[in-house]
Formats: sequence, structure tokens, C-alpha cells
Amino acid sequence: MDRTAFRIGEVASGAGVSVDTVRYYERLKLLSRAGRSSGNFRLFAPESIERVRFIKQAQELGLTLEEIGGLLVTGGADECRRVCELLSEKIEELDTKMRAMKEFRRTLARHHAACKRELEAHGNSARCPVVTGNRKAKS
Amino acid sequence: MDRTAFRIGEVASGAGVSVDTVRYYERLKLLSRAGRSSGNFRLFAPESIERVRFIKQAQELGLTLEEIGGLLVTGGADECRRVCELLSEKIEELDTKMRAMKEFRRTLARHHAACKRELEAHGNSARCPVVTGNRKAKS
DNA sequence: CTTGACTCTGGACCGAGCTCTAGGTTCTAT
DNA sequence: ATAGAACCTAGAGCTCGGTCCAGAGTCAAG
Repeated sequence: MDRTAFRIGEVASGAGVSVDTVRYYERLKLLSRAGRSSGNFRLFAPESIERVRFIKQAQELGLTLEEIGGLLVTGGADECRRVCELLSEKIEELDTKMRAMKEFRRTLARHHAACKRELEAHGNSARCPVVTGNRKAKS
Repeated sequence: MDRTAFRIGEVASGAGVSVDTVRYYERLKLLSRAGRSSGNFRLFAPESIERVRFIKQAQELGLTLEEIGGLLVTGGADECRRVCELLSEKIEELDTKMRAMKEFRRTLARHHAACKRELEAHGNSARCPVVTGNRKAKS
């Protein structure tokens, strides 16, 4: 039988965050207010765990909690339209970011190569060429 | 003739940050202590501007100032070796992150498609299907 | 010489996103 | 029955990455 109610600690460990974080998200309305047990313990639906994971994932990619909130809103047709827009904005941002990332990776790779060359050429008297005295000329 | 000394305001606007930020970076040793003019104004080498830009770029990709500091250390052979390692670690992290990003992009695209379908299928009575785990929006 | 833009230092303050504390309640295992 | 783990609320505190003061000095233009 599938569980339908989880206590805060289960949600937290299931999603890899602290219970404080779960309560914090609830306060920010990233999670809708959980139901309560007879003893006033929060009872979460299984999807909440997924939801917290989603939040964390989104966060790692640089979205703020507020933006994530925007993506999580659920409601009628108007909300749906809004979310739809928001989503395509975010997708575009993501694409931009991925391009920046590739660019930056090249920068790092270039530094890495320079570093290696220096070590190979000058061994123990190597002077790290990363960023200081960095040839810049024009990239 | 190329300028060799820039005042803090020039560095700041050249790199698109505030003068406070430049001073802050100096305090954190992300920029080496600048020389001073007769009137005690900081004088920065042109590379400083590049350096601040680099910091900003790295930051956008989710590195902390501390990590960036690690990438910017410069010294003899030992430092060079260390930086070299750090760089390949970062490159790998970046690759991991880029994969996560693609994954996340797919997630968003999937939600977007679902949203659109819902709107087309149910028009004004659409109920936004984005992200699992909303227990009744009604509180 | 005056004005106004720019700079200096040191320290207070800010928003985001948690994290911890205190003081109390509930649940579960023995 | 009782210990101890997990939970509750309200609110204070923390880290990061700045940002903003106050009070004073510097500097170029008019």
C-alpha cells in the first residue's frame, strides 16, 4: 500500500533537506499548507517530496525561491497561461545560461592549458599564469 | 598610449560593478592590494578590470567568491600545480552542471508542453498541470 | 578660491536562504 | 509508565555578497 501521508522528517530526508527548510518553504508558500494529524503534526502528500526536489534542482540552476514560486503556482486558466509564459521565459534564460557556460568552460580550459604548459616548460620554477600577468591582448 | 593606472571608479564602471564591490573584492583578496597615488587613491593595473569581469562571470555560473579566490591565487610552482588541479575540478563540475541543466530544461519543456495542451484542450476551464504535488490550492 | 565630483576608512545595514534556540507537545518502544 | 525521538511555534541569529552611510581628504574646472 502506498503511503499517502508523510511527516515532516520523512519529507525532509526524502528530499535531502532539513525539516527547518521544509517549514521555511511552507512559510514561503512554495508548499501549500500541509494538513495536520490529530496531534498537530504536519502531514504531507507524497508529491511534496518531489516538489521539494524540484525546488532544489531549480535552485541549483540559479533560480531564486521567488522565481520558483512563480513556476509552482497552480490554478485556473489565467494562472495556466501565466505559468506557460513564465516557463518559456525560463527556458530561454536557461539556453542563454548554457551558452555562457560553454564560453566559461573554454576560458577555464584555456587557463588550464596555460597552467600545464608553464609547469611542463619551467618545472619547479613555474609561475602560474592564471589571471595575473594574464595575456589579454584581446580575446 | 595605453593607460597603466586606473582609479577605482574606472575599474568599477569598466567591469560593471560598484566601487564598493571593488573595495570589497580587494578586502577579500580577490584583487591584490592596489597601489596608491600621492593622494592615497587606489591605482589599479588594467588587468584588474579583466579580473573583476572574470569574477563576475564565474559568479554567474554559481561559483562562490571563495572558490573563485582559489582559482585566482597565483604563485610559484606549487600554487601553479594547485590551480591546475582546481581548474580541472571546476571544469568537471561545469560539465556536470551543464548536464543537469539540459535535464532541467527538458523538465521545463515538458511542463510547458503540458500546460499548452491543457490550455488548448480545456480553454478557460483549464487547470494548470505544472509540477506534481499541489494538494488542493484551497486553504 | 570655490564648487562639485571623486576618493578614503570603518562600520552599520540589507535581503536571501536558511539554521538554531527555547520551551513545550506527541509518539513510540521498552 | 517513562525515556527519548520527533514534532510544534515564534522568533533570533548566521553566512554570503554586497550596499550604504558619515566624516574627511583630493582634485579639476571655472
